Amino acid sequence: MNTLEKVQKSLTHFSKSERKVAEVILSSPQTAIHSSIATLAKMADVSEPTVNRFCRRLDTKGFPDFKLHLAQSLANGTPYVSRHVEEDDSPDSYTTKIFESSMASLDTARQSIDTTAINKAVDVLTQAKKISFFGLGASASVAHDAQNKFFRFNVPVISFDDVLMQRMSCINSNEGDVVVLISHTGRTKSLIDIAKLARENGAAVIGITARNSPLSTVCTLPVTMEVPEDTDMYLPMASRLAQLVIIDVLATGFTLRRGPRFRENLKRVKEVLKESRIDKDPIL
Amino acid sequence: MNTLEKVQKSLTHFSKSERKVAEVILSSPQTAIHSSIATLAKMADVSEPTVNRFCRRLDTKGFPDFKLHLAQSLANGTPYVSRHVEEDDSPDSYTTKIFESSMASLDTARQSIDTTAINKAVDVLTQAKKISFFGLGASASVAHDAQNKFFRFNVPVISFDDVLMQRMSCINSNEGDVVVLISHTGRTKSLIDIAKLARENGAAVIGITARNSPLSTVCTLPVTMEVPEDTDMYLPMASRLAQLVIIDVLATGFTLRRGPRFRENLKRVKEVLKESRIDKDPIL
DNA sequence: AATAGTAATGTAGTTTTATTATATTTTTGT
DNA sequence: ACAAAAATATAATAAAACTACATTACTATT
Repeated sequence: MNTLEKVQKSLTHFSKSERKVAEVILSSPQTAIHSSIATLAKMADVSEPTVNRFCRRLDTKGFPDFKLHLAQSLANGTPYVSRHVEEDDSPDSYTTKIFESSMASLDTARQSIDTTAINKAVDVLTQAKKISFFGLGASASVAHDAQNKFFRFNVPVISFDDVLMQRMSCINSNEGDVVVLISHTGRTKSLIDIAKLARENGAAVIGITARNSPLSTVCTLPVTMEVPEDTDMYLPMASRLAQLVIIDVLATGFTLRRGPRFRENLKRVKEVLKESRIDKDPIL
Repeated sequence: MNTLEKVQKSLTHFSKSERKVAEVILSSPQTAIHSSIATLAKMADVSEPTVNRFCRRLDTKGFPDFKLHLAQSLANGTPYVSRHVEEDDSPDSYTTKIFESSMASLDTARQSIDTTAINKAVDVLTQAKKISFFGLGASASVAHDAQNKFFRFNVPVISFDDVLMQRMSCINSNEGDVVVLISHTGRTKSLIDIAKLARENGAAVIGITARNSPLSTVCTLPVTMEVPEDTDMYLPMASRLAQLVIIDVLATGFTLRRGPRFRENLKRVKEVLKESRIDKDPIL
């Protein structure tokens, strides 16, 4: 709970002098956080240790710590919290909500990611003879994006959003090939089949999917994460953002592993793209 | 401005030692606010007065005051700050950096968006006879994603990532059709041509692009935003995330405008998708 | 390349601030 | 009214922050 609210709510539980302190703080929290313990004590007409005890009673380490907590509760901007869009939200309101929910989801996703898996995936990718990215539905565009990115690395890379093409491609895969499967739920039947198919043909299978999902168990290397349920709009939103950022992370890991000379290459690719533009300017 | 952002932005203006202090704070602001000046100085491997000078340089009265400000900015808006990936970053470190940079970019994007334009775009989209999404390169996958989303709305929707197909499609467009063009820079020649072509044929042209870019000027309805330069990896990252979220916003606006009965439809689409899955579970 | 000047950083001492230990007062219950 | 307990204050101690000044590291100029 917010510290200021806590002071307010505990008002009755305080002793006489402590209440004096609370009153002073409530009447002007801004002053409180900028005062020393001595000043505050004088304002409340109590002794310094009383103020100190007051702070500890509110589960803080002492006066400076209490000020910190108080300062935070004064800056009462609810940080990125996932909020549902309501029927009568204004454009301004639902825009903000969707952006903030997206950010909040990325945050939870980040916290749930196993960087050891990331590192292994980068290992595998850097050594790949051929990389394929497969996804279906909303995840197909993530695969598409991944293809675009790795294509710049000058590695053989494929992406199909057609189930049959995906199957065919997997049947032709060999030892040294890497198949990256993208699925939010990790329950899409055909993708699970494809994972098995690829393994049977000796390819390494990286799965960007949910922890403990069926897909994650059939992959040779699952890169799992937890993404909060998509909002009440019946559309996939947060999940694919997190997937895209994972792709970014893998791509970045890839370039880091390849070293500085490799990045010169990328620069060249970027230069070439400039010619399709009206002016000097970065990426597409 | 938010103190944490300020630290980030002033990085270049700092002296060598002050930068060390800044890095320590940025890498773990939570630790910073709970440390004494001595501890922080030791962590940054500088002297205490250096930390003090650092604080004053950021327009605070001193170290305790700085901590207060920092605490507020942590509670307040942007806990995420864009940081560059370094050559020798660990997987854990670059993963965090990329996620946080992504979130920070979304935040700046959000702040720069004109919700009036969003609202108009939703207007136009809901009345469209046919919707086309076009992008090239990294923006192509955004277009692809948009198609997937609007397809569920049961509206005629197209997406091509081939320039010629895009042209042909525009030539055949009519009054009442809507063309959505996606480009981070807004300088891609062929997309600008396409915008003109579509207008000549009476279509409404929505441009998801940079403010004041050539593309934004030829659209009938530019939905512009500012996305901080992509990181020093020569790859498009933040920009397309913001574009995707804009798509989400437009899609959400669309369903809101269509009312509750329409959302029943979406639910049905979702139900159907379940059959392709191993178990009960949401979206792809 | 040497040197004066300037900026940056660190050392050590000083002041301020917070905390602890203990004494005093107030409250409460019998 | 008095003892016991709780609350509060005083004074001493410890911790933290700050200041003045010394040293070092740069920059530019000859």
